[in-house]
Amino acid sequence: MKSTIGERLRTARESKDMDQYALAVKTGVVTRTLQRWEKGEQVPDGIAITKIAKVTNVQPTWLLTGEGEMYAGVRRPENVYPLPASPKRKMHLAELPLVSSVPAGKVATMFHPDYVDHYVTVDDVKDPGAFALKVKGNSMAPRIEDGDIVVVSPQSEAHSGDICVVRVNEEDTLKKVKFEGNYIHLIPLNPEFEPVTVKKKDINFVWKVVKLIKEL
Amino acid sequence: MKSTIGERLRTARESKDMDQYALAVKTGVVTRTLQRWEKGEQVPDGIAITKIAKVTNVQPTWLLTGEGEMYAGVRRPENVYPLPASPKRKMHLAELPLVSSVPAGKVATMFHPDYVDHYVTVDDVKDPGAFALKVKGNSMAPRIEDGDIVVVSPQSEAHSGDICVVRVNEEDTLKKVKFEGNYIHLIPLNPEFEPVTVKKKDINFVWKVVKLIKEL
DNA sequence: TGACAAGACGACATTTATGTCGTATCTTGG
DNA sequence: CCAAGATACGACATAAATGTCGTCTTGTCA
Repeated sequence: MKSTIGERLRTARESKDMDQYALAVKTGVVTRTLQRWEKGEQVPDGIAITKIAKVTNVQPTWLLTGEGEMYAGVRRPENVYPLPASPKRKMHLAELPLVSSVPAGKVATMFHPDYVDHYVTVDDVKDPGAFALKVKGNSMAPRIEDGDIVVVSPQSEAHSGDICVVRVNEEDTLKKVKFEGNYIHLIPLNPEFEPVTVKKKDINFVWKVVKLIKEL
Repeated sequence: MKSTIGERLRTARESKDMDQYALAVKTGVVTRTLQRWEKGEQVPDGIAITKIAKVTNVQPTWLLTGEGEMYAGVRRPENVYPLPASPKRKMHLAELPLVSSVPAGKVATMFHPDYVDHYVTVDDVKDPGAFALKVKGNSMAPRIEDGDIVVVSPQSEAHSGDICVVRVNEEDTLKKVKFEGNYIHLIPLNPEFEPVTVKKKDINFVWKVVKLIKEL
C-alpha cells in the first residue's frame, strides 16, 4: 500500500470515469495543474483536496493518507465479510476476439471473422475456438438486444431450444433453434418477427451461444 | 456548524494543548504560517494537512470539511475492495468478487451471505468498489433472469431508468428505479410483478448495475 | 510594577504553485 | 492510413504561500 496522493487522486478520477479536463474544471484548476498533482510534482492545497473529494465522492482522509475507507457510506452487506483478500484462482480465463456483428434481424450478412476489433475477457469458456460477437438488430429482443455481446462456442453441441448463430446460404443470423427431422426452425424471441424454417442441407453451421454480456 | 478550516485547525491544536510554535515545528512550518492558516489568510497544502491531522490526532476529513468524526472512532472493516486498479493492461480488466444473491422478486427474500464462491472477470469496469451478484427471482424477466450475474458499481450515480440494486429496510432487491421527489419507484420489468414506491428515507442504498452476464 | 510567554500582524524576500502556451505521444474510431 | 481526443511535459510569467524579521498587544505571575 505505497500509493501516493497523486496516484490516489488518479484512481479517484478514473473510478468516476472522468478525464483530466472534467475534473480540473470541477476543481477550479487547469489540466496542467491536475497533471502535476497526479505526477506528484506539486501538492494541492486543502481547498482543492476538498473539492476533489466531493467531486469524485471519495473521503478526504483516504485521498490524503490512503488510510480508512475510500468511499463514505458505501458498504457491501456486512455479512459477506470477510472476502478473500487476494483472489488467486486458477480459472478458465480467455481473451476472445470480438469479431464483428451478427444480424439478429433478418437473415442478412456481414459476418467476417477477419474483423477482429477488440477482445473480450470472459470466465469459464473452455472452447479454444470460442469468440465473441456484437449483436445487431432486435429479432431476439427483449432478451438479446442490439449492441449486446454474445460468446459463441462452435465446439458446443447445439440442441433444440439453444440460442445459436446460424449460417444459412452464406448468411448469418442469431436465433433460437429447433431441430425437426431434416429441417431446422429458426425462432426469433421477438414475437414481432416470424420464425423461419430451413433445410439442414442449406445450413453451413450452427454455433451455440454460451454467454451473453450486456453493457447497461 | 459553519466553521472554517482555520477554526478547526485551531480547535485541533488547542485540544492538544499545543501552542502555535509546537504545532508549527511538528508540521514543518513557522509560526507565522500557522497563524495565517488559523486566520484563513492562506490555505495549507495536502502534506501540511496530513501532518496536522497526524500530530493533533484528528481526521483529515473533519479538518477539511468539518464533516464526519473529529477523532478516529470506531474503525469499521474495509467495505470497499482495494482491488488495486491494475493499470498494467490496456483494457480495464477487473476481477470482481461474486458475493451473493440478489432477489429479483419481491421486496423481501434473501440476500445470501457467505457465498463468495468465485470471481468474475470483466472488462471496462473502473469502479474499484464494483462487485458481482447472482440474481435470484424473475421479477426482471425476460431481460434479467434467475441465475444471471449483474455487475454492480456503487460509485456510479443512479438515474431514473437505470437498473439498480436497492436496499429498502434492510432488504435487497433488483429493480428499475425512477426518482420522483422524495420517493423512488421500484419497477420490475416483468409485467406480472407490481411496481413498488418507497420513501427515500427508507432507502439504504441504490447501487447501479452496469453490466449483465448470462450463462446460456 | 517589570519580566516574560504567547499571540498577532505588517513588510519584504524567497519559494512554491498555478496559469498559459506550445508541442509531442498515444489511443481509438472511422 | 488519418483525425480527434486524451494525456504528457517543457518553458515561461504570474499568483500564492511561506520564511524572516521586527514591532505590538495581552495576559500572567513573582
